[in-house]
Amino acid sequence: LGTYNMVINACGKLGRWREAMSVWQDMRAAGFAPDVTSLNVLLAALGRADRWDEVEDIWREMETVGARGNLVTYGSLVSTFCKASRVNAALEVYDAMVRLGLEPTSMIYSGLMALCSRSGRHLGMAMDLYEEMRAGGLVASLTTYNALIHGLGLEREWEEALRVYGHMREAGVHPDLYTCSSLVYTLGLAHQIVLAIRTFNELRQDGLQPNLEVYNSLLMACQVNNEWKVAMDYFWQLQREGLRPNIVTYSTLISACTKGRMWRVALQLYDRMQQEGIAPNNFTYAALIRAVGSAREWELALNIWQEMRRMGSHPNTHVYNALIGTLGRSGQFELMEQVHCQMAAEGVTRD
RNA sequence: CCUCUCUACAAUCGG
Repeated sequence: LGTYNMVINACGKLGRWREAMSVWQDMRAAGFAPDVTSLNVLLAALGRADRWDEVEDIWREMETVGARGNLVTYGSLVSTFCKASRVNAALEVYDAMVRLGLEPTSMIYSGLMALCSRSGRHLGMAMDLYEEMRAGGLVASLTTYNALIHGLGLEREWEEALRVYGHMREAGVHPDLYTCSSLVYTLGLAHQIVLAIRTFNELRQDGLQPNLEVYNSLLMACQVNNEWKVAMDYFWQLQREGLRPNIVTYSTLISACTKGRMWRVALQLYDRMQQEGIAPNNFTYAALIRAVGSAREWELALNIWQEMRRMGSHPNTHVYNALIGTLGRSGQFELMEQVHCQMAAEGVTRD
């Protein structure tokens, strides 16, 4: 039996999951009943090879025949289902292990919480797991804290996010750049721009040198809060610090120009990015058309649309929605109809 | 003899 297990394990380590499976079959054919370790090495082999369906089949079979694994088995199953984003399967495994009276390890909690915090639907579950884990005296990892903060941010749960951040610091876990951008982003989305900027400054004083993602999150926060001027200040600042703006930076800034009707600034940014050799994409064009459209500059919007097509870009739904919205708002209904036809001709659908 | 996971940046709309 030990020999079979070793062979399956060796196959798994080499990524030979088919061989691992066939050794498993041989073993049963030869009259050896697989033990928990056999199961674990097989699951590890399949998980490592991303054979998610096979792992799920084995899990279903375990359930139907009432087979029970140990902590290693359940940890392996959870980590595979997390990698596969199979929330339901992962939670079933968790339930099964709790039913058996096994205490989940912090690795199992971390995987589940990161998985659940990726979708608003399961965020409540992530927070339940978080409380349960804390109650059990376990400390979450840095990446788990970050995932929770980000997940809460997407759902505009900024107070909860700050609470988790507080726990993190109490536990002596040091924030990194992911923590910083998630917090800034979270606070920005929740219209807490003052807190977002304060957090950004505090973390910098703690010695975290912001990278472009952090600055882009900050620009996003400014954009959401109609602070185009503040956004521009940070745009200069990040360059003084030696960072090079990318397409996300420019697209976000152009969006920030929409609400203040700063369409000239938006156009300048558009020119500047091209001078720097950054090719605009549909995000950029949609933002630019909205920026000029907000000032009823419908002719400019049309020019931009024509220019992008001349340059070989394929406008998508967002670009067309921005353009059609601009024309409609400007009372250009005939043009709107024409653009609409062109959109249909290009096979782009509304919505 | 066996699992070692997981995290951050841009698109609704209007006055």
